[in-house]
Amino acid sequence: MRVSLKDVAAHAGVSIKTVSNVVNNYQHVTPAMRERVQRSIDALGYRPNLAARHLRKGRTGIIALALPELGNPYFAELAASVIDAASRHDYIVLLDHTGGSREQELLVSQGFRARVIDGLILSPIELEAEDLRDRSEDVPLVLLGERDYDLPYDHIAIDNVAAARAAVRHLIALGRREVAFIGARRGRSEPAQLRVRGWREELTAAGLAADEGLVAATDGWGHADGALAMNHILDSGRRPDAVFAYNDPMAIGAMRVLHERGLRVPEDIAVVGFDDVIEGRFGAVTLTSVSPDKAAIGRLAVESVLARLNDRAPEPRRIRADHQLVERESTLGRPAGSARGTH
Amino acid sequence: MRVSLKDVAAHAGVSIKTVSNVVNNYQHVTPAMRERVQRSIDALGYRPNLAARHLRKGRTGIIALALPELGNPYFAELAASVIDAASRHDYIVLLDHTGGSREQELLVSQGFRARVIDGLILSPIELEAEDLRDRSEDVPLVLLGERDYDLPYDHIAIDNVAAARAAVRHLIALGRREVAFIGARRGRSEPAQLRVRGWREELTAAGLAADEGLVAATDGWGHADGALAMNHILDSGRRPDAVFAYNDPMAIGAMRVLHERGLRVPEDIAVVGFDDVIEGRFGAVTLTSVSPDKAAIGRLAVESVLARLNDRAPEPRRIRADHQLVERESTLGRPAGSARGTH
DNA sequence: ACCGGCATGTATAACGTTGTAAAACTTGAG
DNA sequence: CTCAAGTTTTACAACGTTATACATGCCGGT
Repeated sequence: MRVSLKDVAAHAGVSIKTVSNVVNNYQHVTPAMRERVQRSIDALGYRPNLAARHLRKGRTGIIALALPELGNPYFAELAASVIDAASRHDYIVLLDHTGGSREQELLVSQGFRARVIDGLILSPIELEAEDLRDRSEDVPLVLLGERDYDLPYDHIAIDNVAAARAAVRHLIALGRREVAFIGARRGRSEPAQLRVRGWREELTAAGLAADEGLVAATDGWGHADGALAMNHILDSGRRPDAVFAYNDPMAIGAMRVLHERGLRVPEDIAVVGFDDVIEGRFGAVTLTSVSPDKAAIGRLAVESVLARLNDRAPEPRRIRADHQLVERESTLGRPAGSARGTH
Repeated sequence: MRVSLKDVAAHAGVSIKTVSNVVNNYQHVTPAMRERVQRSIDALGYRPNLAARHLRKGRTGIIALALPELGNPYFAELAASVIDAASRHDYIVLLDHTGGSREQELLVSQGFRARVIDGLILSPIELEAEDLRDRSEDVPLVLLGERDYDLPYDHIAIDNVAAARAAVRHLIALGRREVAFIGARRGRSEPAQLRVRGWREELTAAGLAADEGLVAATDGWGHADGALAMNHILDSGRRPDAVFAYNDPMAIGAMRVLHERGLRVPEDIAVVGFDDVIEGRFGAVTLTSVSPDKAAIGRLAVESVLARLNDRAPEPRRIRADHQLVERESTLGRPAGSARGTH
């Protein structure tokens, strides 16, 4: 049988509220009383019932994190960082995956299945601004990731355009002239918008052609999609000397195809990915990648949600997390030159 | 403002309990009444308050899943499968990661969030049988993974010994004679026990030496640990013709080291992993691996917890999930012979 | 007509906690 | 000694839900 405040109160010969005061470290309790009540608490092994507390306070102590998929290690690591950040604030994380489908994202943003959560962190892929505009829920929402909406919600992301430009700039500096982009997803929405824009801007700034024929649309964003896109580009007769992929799994899928077709990385084609996933550091050719500060993103997301929950909520803000380009073997050296080195 | 049963009742002109009956699909409600109430529910956008329901029923509708780490894609995929299975039963999953440390695993198993969850699925790494033996919590616990305790809890896993034997048998059939094992973790506990045993048994059965000098202990179970272990073996002057790794990331880490040292896979050294992670299908050399039925494991875990929750709990059972060996390039062909092919 | 039985709906009391307001104590000044 | 002011403790009412027990309405069989 579970013991409640009532039991402890009876045991200590005081009122329920006094016990509650002790449990909650209420200011005005005499040391003697505190001592006495604490003794009863220990004797009976009392533990507060969170459900009752939540009901009373209107808070559950749970925030939801909705990600496209866990299979992608970037999201897995991000989830880990959110869980850690939340637990530092005594919050618990409920994890959901949307598969990146608009329906699921809509469902989640509209408040899930039950009224369980105090706040929501969502990383949308296909969701449109209009879907969020008439959101009726009153639980705070914080957005993550590359999609950039002009909406009154906090949004935490790295500077995707700048990051993409840095990646392309790096390729250009290596003497690459035809840079393909893999992963501008098909469909009405354009998740990869910002990274494509960075690609385009940097090429243009360097006086090179931003050849839209070198942008390969995909259906998903996994290894297989990257492989498909790479095959598509090569089958079309194009022979770029560099590839910039929307994320690491796609870059790795593309590298596999290059390997199968006897093209060398980086000698024939240099490759840059995005997200700096651990996997990229252990392939036969290690992968140059844009590395977002995942720990910071998780921390900032949790802090934003909690701030908004506690009404210390300023204007909706766009918060920038740091990123850096990590250079590895897949972009080592100039085209057709020879390259050596390790990660 | 949040809407409660009371608001709906007022709107529909019925009692609170009637609304509750509709929400809970209580048997004896006339279709007309159900229709009318449902209309009010929709109109007001009512959603049940979990805290109140929990307080009343003593159930939360939440189960916790505690995994060593999310970064490992095997666990990420497993988590996805548990989440899906749970949602089919209207259950929500709370995700925790233990880092595989005994303290964290102990903490989780002792139910530090006991008051929030109805059940717990735990995949232990370092936890000892004695840690679980005097577990006082009354929330149902289901164990996952390779550790095999003789305790009154449901345990869901593939047949690790048989799977390991199949992997080693495959290597032997290819003419390999010196098979190293990577990943028998250091410390008092022995997480890799079963897989090492399978390795040992199969070698012995084939009349080969199960040379313990070819077993490389590691501190962790990631890419870097696999690389370290591989380096350790080669530095010791040994030159096995095959490697069986505790999991895919370690196998991939090992392959990276082989690549750096100019050893060819599979010509010089064949490699087999465990878990069949997506990453293994896209390296320069695709990875042969033992593939556990992750979907089944997730489903069975959820069903076991819920069964025990609903008192339909038979004797604690050991439940076997399926597995199969998926052969890819890393074990293609006989030693020093030539190999070609694709995944 | 009446009554037992069943299907349907309702009022009320929990579940365990905390906020509010008021009661019961202290304390110190006059 | 008394009383005001402050400190400590208490009683009680929520929070939103479901279980219980009861009230109603309806049916068919006497």
